Amino acid sequence: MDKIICVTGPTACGKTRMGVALAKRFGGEVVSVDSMQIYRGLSIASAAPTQAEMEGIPHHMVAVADPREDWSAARFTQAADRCVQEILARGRMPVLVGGTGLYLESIVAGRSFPAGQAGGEVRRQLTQRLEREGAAPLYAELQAVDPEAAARISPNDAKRLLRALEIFLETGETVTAHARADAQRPPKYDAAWLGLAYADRAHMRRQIDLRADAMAAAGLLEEIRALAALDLPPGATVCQAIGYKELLPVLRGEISLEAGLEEVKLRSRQYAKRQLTWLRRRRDIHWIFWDDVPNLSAGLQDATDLLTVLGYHMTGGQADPLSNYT
RNA sequence: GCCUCUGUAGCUCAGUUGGUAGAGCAGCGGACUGAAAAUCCGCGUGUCGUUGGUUCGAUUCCGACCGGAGGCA
Repeated sequence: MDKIICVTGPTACGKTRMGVALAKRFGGEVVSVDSMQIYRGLSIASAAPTQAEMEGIPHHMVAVADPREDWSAARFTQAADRCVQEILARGRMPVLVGGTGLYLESIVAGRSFPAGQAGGEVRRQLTQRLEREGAAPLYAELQAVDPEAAARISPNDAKRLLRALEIFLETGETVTAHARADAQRPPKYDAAWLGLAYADRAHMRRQIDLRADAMAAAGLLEEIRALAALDLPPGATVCQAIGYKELLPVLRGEISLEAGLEEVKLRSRQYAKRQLTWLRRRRDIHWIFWDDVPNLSAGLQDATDLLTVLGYHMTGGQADPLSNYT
């Protein structure tokens, strides 16, 4: 099984820098695993690595999609896995860096997402039925067909309710059965998971706030203005990005930029909390906790020690003095 | 100075015709297998401004005081 490295954690915890540093030490290339960094024109809001931050390390899956497109977990996993395979073929180490837990897990597990084409007929009909009849009859169907899924999914969770029914209607197999089969299959890669986080929530909050201010200084509002001018299809995935939906009212003159930024900070905080909830259930993540602010040199040392123990080999890491990082 | 309104959960407020109180937001926890920066679920004891009085019993009624808003001089 091929070894790969995964660097994850909530937003604004130093993943980008850690990823580059590890890629340098272990002869790697970075694969961004982030549902928003793939879109062009969203680099400030999604905190995508800049040319300077990449430090010459090849990065994949960053700004490769048109913002008018809608990507999915399935499509992302497929494309990202192709990058991983290519990196391995070059004899290099894939370093997966990102905070989208579902995507990261799916790549490592080699997950196959069941069923049909995006925007398929079945989905369309289900959506229509939901609008007309409400969730109750659809939920009753799910209960009949896949009681386990129904027990897990709230009737109010329209996305999951629809998807569960869609999978069954298109494949004849329930989500539950599919997920179970998936879980029994061994993972595709031998991944070393590194999680970066703050020991204290207050410190995380401060870094999130600081970064939002930095984004604003870097031209966040202009970036969103340009995106909004693109005439995005209604419900486009980029519109879900933190930064976009919060700053739209600013562009319309409804609220001040300060108020919009406060909203960005709030939503980022809540997002970070959800990321932590997702990540915490994985027992195989090696966490590195920051006392106050990210301390890359110390963290890199910990990470390197750990990876060495796990059988990862440095390649020219000696030519990469720690003094470059603080 | 006088009059009116107001002071209830971190914030905005509801409420109790007198039997010690509840929503939204925030916060915290959780779920998550083709929208995932999305979606959904769970968790509400707080000197009901302070202090006297009436009452079996007051956050609720009355008085005084303190803070806030407005009005009249």
